[in-house]
Parts: sequence; C-alpha cells; structure tokens
Amino acid sequence: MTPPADLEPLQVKESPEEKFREFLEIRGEKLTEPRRVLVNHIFNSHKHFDADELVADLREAGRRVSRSTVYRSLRLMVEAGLLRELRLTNRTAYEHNYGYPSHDHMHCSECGAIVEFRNDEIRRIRDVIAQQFGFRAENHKFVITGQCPDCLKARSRRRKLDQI
Amino acid sequence: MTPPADLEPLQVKESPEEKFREFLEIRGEKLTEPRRVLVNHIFNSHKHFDADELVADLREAGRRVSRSTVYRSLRLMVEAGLLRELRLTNRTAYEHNYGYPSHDHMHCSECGAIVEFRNDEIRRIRDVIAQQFGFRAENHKFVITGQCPDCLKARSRRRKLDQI
DNA sequence: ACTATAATCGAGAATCGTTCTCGATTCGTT
DNA sequence: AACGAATCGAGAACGATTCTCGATTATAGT
Repeated sequence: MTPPADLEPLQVKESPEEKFREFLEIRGEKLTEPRRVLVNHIFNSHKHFDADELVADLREAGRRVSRSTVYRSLRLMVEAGLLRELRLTNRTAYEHNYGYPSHDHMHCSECGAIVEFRNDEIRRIRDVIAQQFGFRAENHKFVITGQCPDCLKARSRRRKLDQI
Repeated sequence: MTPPADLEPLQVKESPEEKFREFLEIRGEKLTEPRRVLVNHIFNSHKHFDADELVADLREAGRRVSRSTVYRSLRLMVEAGLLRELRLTNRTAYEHNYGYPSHDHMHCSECGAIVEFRNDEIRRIRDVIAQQFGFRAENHKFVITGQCPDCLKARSRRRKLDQI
C-alpha cells in the first residue's frame, strides 16, 4: 500500500545528517560515528519504530550501537526536530518529523497498526481553541483509536464462523 | 475559575458506585470495601489525578488502601467506563468519564496544567476521516500542547526584567 | 449464624522501559 | 603524537506499574 500523495516525503535542502550535525555544533557537541550511523539508518526508511526495534534492526545490519547511545541519540534527534515522539503504548514510538509533512494518526486497538492521515481543519480548530483560552498552541496530538479495516474483516469472519 | 457551562457534570441515573457494582457483577466480581472507598473518593471531586496522588489523598483522609489495590481498581474503573486515561507524562493521569461530557485537553508544557475544552467539530472530523480509511472509530485523543496564559504572562514578565 | 469457596487484599518482589554512572575510548585541535 | 573535552558501552539505578502469594473477606448454601 503506497502512502497517499499528500504524505510523500518533502523536498528538503539539507540531509538529516547535515541537519543533525548543525544542531549538534550549535550546542558544542559532535556528530560521532555512532550518531551518524543512527541518523542515516533511521532516515533510510520511513516507518515508525521504537528504541528496541532500532537496536535489533541495527544489530541485524551488523552495526552495533549500545542501548544507552540509542536512547541518548533519539532524545537529541527529537530536540533537533528530526524526530517526533508518539506515546501510544508503554513504549515510545518515533517517526520522521524532518522532511515529512505534518499529519495525525489512527491507531488500531487490536493489531496496533498505525495509519497516518493529513487534515488541515484540525490545525485550524486547534488554533481557534487555543486563542479562545489564551493559550499559545505549539503542537498537538490527535489520535483516533478504533479498529483497522483488516481487523474488522477478521472480526466479521469470526462472527460468521460462530454462526455455523 | 469555574468550568464553562458546557463542561458541567451531566445528570446520570446511577451513581458511580452503582455503575461499578453492576460492571463487577457482570464479570462475577465483587464491590468490596476498598473498591467502594475508591470509587466514592474519586467521584467526590472532579479533577485529574494519578495513582500516587490518589494514594496520598486517601492516606490524608485516613483511608488506607494499598498501592496494588489502587492500581488494580483504576484499571477496572477504566474498563467499566467510569474513568479515562490520559498519558501526558510518564505517569498515567485519570479523569471522570462517567457522568461527564466528552471533551479534549490543552496541556501546558511549562507548568503541566491541564485545561479541558469541548468542540463538536473534532468528533465530526474524526468520523469522516475514519470512514475514509475504513476504520471503525471508537475513541480519540486530541491534546493541544503549548503555554497556558499564566506561563505566558510569567514569560513576558521575565523578558521585561531582562531588559532592565 | 456457620462454613465453604472463590475473590480480593496488602506487602513486597519482579518487570520493563528508560536514564544514569563511570572508566575506557574517540574526536578535533595543537 | 598529545591533550582536554565529549562520547561511548556495560551495567547499575530508577520509577511506574504489575505480579505473587499467604492472609483476609464476601457471598451463597446449609
């Protein structure tokens, strides 16, 4: 299933690695080998992942990076605006924030699938509400929970079997 | 600050305790003394709280309920539809779901304040989007993060001081 | 009331994701 | 090559939550 046209990666001037290096330099920190491995691996494919999956993924690819460094680097990449956190379960999931249009999520309560969607009205409503309350809106999270099409199909299949 | 009129508690036929007992009975479980203490204490005031605050609160009121029982009961009350979970920080916060109109939240990233608001458009958008993707929408969470009016005021005060 | 049986309780151990500590290593610069 | 600062990895520590298990309590049947 290809993503909808409005959720294609955006054209960006700098690569994630360049952007990360820049962020680190400003703070007097360094883009080391493990950090370069991480940022490139993460932006090599567009998907949601958590710290454990990342460690396992890297290990499979033959790149050892310690858990400590993975957690530390993820935090940095969030601060750098490269990644965004999603707290849907007890584990924190991450997704690309740099070079990717802003969007929200649907979360299947049965299989855990995460589906992205784009809707500009939400942003508008958010700003109207914030203004009403004198808030300065910085960000928002909109997550629709329910059952994805696959799990709904599986359910109705089960119901039919039960009737026999 | 009184809550907006559209966020007043709703009139409900059954008390939370009755509703809890009913839920438990269906599952062949019992409304015990600790559970009765908890459900009544929780619905005695309308506010957000987490497990630790609840334990401390009860202790102050002279009612000892063990941490285990508090966690177990909170889970049950969520399943019973009495409470709703909010995962804004590392601690899970809870709020009334029974006898209270559905609403969403603004969360101040500076002081942690949680402000409720009601907006019917969100629900409508949610259902339209879910339908587009073949999802069955069961629930949603919409959280606006930013700075609350008080923290904005404190900020501009600080900026003025800096200028002197 | 009394007893039997299953559910529940409390205390503390265990779990699990994440963060911290610290001696060893690497980076960039002289 | 040598230095100081930043970073690394391994494992300890942490904090919220869940689990374990012997003691306690609720409810139905006598």
